[in-house]
Amino acid sequence: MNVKELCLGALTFGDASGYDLKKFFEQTFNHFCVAGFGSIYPALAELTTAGLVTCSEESQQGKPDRRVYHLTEAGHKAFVKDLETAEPQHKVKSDFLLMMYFAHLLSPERLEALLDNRIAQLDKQLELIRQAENDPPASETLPIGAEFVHGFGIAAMTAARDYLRNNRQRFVATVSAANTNPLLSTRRQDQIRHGVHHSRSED
Amino acid sequence: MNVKELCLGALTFGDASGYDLKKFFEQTFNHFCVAGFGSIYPALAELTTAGLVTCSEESQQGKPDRRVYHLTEAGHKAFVKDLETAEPQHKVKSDFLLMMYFAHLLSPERLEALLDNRIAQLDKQLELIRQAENDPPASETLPIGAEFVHGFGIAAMTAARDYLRNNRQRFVATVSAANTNPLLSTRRQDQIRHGVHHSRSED
DNA sequence: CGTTGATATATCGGACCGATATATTATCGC
DNA sequence: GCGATAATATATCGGTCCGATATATCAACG
Repeated sequence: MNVKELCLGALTFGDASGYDLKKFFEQTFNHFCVAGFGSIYPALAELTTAGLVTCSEESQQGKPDRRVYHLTEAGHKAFVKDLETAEPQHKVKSDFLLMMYFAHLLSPERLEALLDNRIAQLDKQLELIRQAENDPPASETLPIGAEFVHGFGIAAMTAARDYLRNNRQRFVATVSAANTNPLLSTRRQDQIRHGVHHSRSED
Repeated sequence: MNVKELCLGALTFGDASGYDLKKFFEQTFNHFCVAGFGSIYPALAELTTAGLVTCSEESQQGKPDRRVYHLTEAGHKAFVKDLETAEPQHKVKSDFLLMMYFAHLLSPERLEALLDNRIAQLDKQLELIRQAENDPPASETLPIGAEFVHGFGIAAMTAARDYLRNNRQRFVATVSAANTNPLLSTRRQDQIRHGVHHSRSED
């Protein structure tokens, strides 16, 4: 499921330009997908070459020209086939958690700032999901999956935020204690040795 | 926080080869980081050139030679500086959720298989985290952050799994109903039009 | 009338990652 | 003992992706 298929999927809901697609991804797939212009425009060009979408230039008054893309029947079929056959992957890449793992190397202020910022980010994203569910539909019908996906996002992110909230105090205190207590920090130093390879060879 | 910094971080726990690092990432950063050989080996080469790590060849009996990397003082400093200054990002890329959004285009069997597989995957990963916490420490001490990060992973993934478990039945039933009910599916068809661009222009 | 911000498209360099190639030895079934 | 499989170990290549950047138009605001 690369950016090309992402574009095909979005175009099943109607014609759109590259710019539209970016906005759509940001609003709808916010918490589990990202795609920048650097991916979208090349993808649309390749899809056009492959005959999965068609492109029509539209002049607008008051705005730059738009290239509006339209899903062909072949494109629709290709997307459905991908949905049926592709093996789904779920990847998380979090610098935040990585930094938390190295909390013993962080200054207390930095640690607290990181925690607070992450909590704020989660609150913000939760608000975005709730907006997307109430705000925009209006004349349009969201697909059946939208509610399920939004519910998932809310469940997962609420759990994450609550964990951070509930453990923040204790965690910061523990790290501070370890860093200022010479006994503990010295002990920690001593035990740094060949900590990475858990090999069964000579030890 | 790219692969290079990831390697520096792992090497703060002791010397290791590229192969060791991969295993370490899989065991420890399982749920929020991935790094393949295609990233690790080039990263180690560049770190060596930059003087942030040193490399020593080690012959082994019964195994191929190893190139063991050692963090230099400059490397340690560089890593700590990154921890203090880099802005953490938290990205989720999920084909699974994307497919769920397009549940109305999936066959019921496929939909159920996707849900069941994802639940099984989450159970497996949860088990891995619990193992990592009980199993390997032995003579080594986990950093203070490890417990916090593991707890986070368990909280987030448990919430995700429970959401899927609790909503699976209802969701599958709803999608099936919509797909077989000609009224609903027809209505849905009719409403596909310019669904993507939420522009304020002519409509 | 200049600045900012939204609309709109496009490209380039660098990072990354999966697949693949290669080589050695241990282990296990037959 | 022999072939197959798995684990150990390093390396590269092609393709994908993405952030930064460039360009252009027009609206709105002060």
